[in-house]
Amino acid sequence: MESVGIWQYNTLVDELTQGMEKTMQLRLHLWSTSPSEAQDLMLQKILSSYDKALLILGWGGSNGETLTTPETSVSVHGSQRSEDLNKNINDNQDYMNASKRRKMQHTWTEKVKADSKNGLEGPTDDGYSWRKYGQKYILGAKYPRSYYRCTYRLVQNCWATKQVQRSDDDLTVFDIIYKGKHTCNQCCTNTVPPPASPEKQKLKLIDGQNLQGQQKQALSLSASTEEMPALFSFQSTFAFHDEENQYLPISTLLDYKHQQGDTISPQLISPATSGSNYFTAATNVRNPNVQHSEADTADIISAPASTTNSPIQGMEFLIDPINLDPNFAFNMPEFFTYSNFEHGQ
DNA sequence: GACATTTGACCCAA
DNA sequence: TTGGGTCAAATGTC
Repeated sequence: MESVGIWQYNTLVDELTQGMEKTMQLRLHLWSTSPSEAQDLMLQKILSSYDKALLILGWGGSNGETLTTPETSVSVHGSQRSEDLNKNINDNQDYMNASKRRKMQHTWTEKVKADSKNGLEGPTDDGYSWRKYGQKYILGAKYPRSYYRCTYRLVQNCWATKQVQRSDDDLTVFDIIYKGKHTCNQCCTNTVPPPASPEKQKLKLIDGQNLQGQQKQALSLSASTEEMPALFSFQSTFAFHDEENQYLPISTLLDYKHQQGDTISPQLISPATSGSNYFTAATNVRNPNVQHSEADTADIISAPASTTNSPIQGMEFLIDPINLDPNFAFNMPEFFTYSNFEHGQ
């Protein structure tokens, strides 16, 4: 990236991003006019080209990475030698990009039950060091929302933040909205493992002792970037597996159930284990029109906070019930990337 | 003194 | 104009 100036680099990323957004808008618009397959295919290819270009630039493209990933923070802020020269520019850049950075931040939501130790004090430690920087009463909520940012924001330029809100219904449940990935090193020094981002999180245990009477419980995660809520969001659902006494990704659980001869509901196959949030499968587990497989998903808790914040609110893309081929490759990019549009609106 | 929390003010997108 | 998110000075804690 040395041959490309900071401004040129950012301008290039901006231009590509804008082009991508406009193309997506066009595609959305086209969908209201029943486009031909060829037209849609062409738009898919255009979007794919934009995405590849952003990836080549090391920006992360649709991976939903923030502008502060280790790779890009180096690129944006320049080398050590040029640091001083670029300081003023970077200050302005930081200021101007702050809003955009927040919008583009990778976001996911967790519902966490406070354990018996903490009681009503708050959710358990998630392994990261957070500094509270604000608290606010939100309209319609009984309890204030607390805002935390990474303690090492200034030292390591880590822009991860989280919002903690106590549930109105259950005092022991906290909705935690994580925004941005940690780029600090604290993950390597803490004994408690940090919360993995959804695309990496395969297993999540939350205080099993508090799940009495809830043999099948679920933790729902969702991730999105606000500017690209439909294409680049997904929900991964973790269900409590009573036979193994642990949480498993729904996909894993249903795989298991399928092997046991149980019915599989394809809507619930999550791409969470595909290793990338590039692929979208917004599974609306609460939709009454969707037939779920028995009790596996009956008690699923959904946390759609991030998607409701998106500019395209209420855009729930359902995967219609289909006869699932057990060998179908759900991790096929072509399937997940744009399939949601075919079921939207 | 260093660091964390509190809280009113401010900013900005819708 | 409003509400959510952030800032930053004041205050608290170790």
